[in-house]
Amino acid sequence: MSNFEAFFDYIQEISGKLLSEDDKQLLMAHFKAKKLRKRQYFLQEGDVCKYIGFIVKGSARTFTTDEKGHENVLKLSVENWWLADFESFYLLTPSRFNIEALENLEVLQSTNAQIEEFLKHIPAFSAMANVISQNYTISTQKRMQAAFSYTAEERYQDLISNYPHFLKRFPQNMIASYLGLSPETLSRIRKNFFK
Amino acid sequence: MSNFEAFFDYIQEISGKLLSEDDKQLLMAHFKAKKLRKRQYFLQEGDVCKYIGFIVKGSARTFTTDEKGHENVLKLSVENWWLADFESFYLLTPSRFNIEALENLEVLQSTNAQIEEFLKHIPAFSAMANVISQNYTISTQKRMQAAFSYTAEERYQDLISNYPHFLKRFPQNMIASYLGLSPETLSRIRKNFFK
DNA sequence: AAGTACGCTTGATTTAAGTCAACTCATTGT
DNA sequence: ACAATGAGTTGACTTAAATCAAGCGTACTT
Repeated sequence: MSNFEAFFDYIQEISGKLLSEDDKQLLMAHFKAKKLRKRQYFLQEGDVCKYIGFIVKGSARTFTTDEKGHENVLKLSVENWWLADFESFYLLTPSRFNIEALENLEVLQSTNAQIEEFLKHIPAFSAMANVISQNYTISTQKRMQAAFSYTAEERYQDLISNYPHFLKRFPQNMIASYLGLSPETLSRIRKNFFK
Repeated sequence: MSNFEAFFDYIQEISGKLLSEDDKQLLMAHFKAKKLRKRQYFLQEGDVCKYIGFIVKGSARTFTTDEKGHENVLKLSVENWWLADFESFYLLTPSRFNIEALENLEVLQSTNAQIEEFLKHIPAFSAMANVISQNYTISTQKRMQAAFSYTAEERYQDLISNYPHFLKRFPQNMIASYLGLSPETLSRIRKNFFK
């Protein structure tokens, strides 16, 4: 299963620990491959986020809609990232978010109860969880700062230097929304920028 | 040590596990009480965040300054919260943040290396860390959403409903900065709001 | 191949929030 | 006690970004 190979490599690389054959068997037994076509939803607003998904291939966006129907992209995700609304996933409350495939998407997914088991029994998995949690803490700290203290143009520059591949991969209006901008404003920023 | 009693209670309550006498001894041996007077700094921009602090009494703000000398409050913290720049604390890089006491402050502090030991040897402590990490993930997810998709007034209302005690406790210009607003704008929002 | 829808750009206008400035009131310090 | 500092308010003005609107080009669809 080449799907799982990539997944195992990821866990071992992030955690700095090796997975035993038993570990791998356990993971394979309880992570299910799931394919979504472009535009399909991994999670819909109002549903409980029962699954967490690891992206093997493809990309997705996490977004909300306000009362005016205006969409707001909070996260753009690609290979080797996790998909979930963590609030809903941990607390089993209805989600306020939608997660939609932006390209054909292959994920490996599992449930909260299963994740608890992995954390308990697979050292590499729980080491990975700690590292991810650290990274997440760091990156949200940065993103919060950017959101509040940077101008639109600075946020765009920030994106270019941190995630240059996003520019190729996602339509400009998604990028705009991710940066908290209207598509028109991003278009103008780019116009000024390339001079 | 009444300081430690409150700390132990907190750990046990959050984690849902009990601390043994040995656990308590270990914690007491390696968390050091530290007092800061109002306006003193727990962490200064450019320094490495060597300590993580648990607030026993008092309050603090985490902020950055931009090139124009404009201060930007990212976090307001009170009793039973943790103080640190996690990026700097985990990676030992110079911090971009300042953490300043807003009231006389009593913290229990420890180092990264010691925290690793606690996580390894004190089940209640590592359970607590997991819960905190979950809560943090959830709350930053919410805060990101608020930052991008709420208006200034909605963010203020949100603060009122989530942290009503902040209004009593922190000066209005700190609240304004925390919400990403100028003090004037917050003043006007409040004026409209009370009608 | 034609038609439609959608993404991107550009221009004109509006709006929310920031900035600058003056004033009041409360707190602090000597 | 009195000056001084600083927080909060209010008003006038500016600015950054949103909104509204029109037009262009590309790519799905049938």
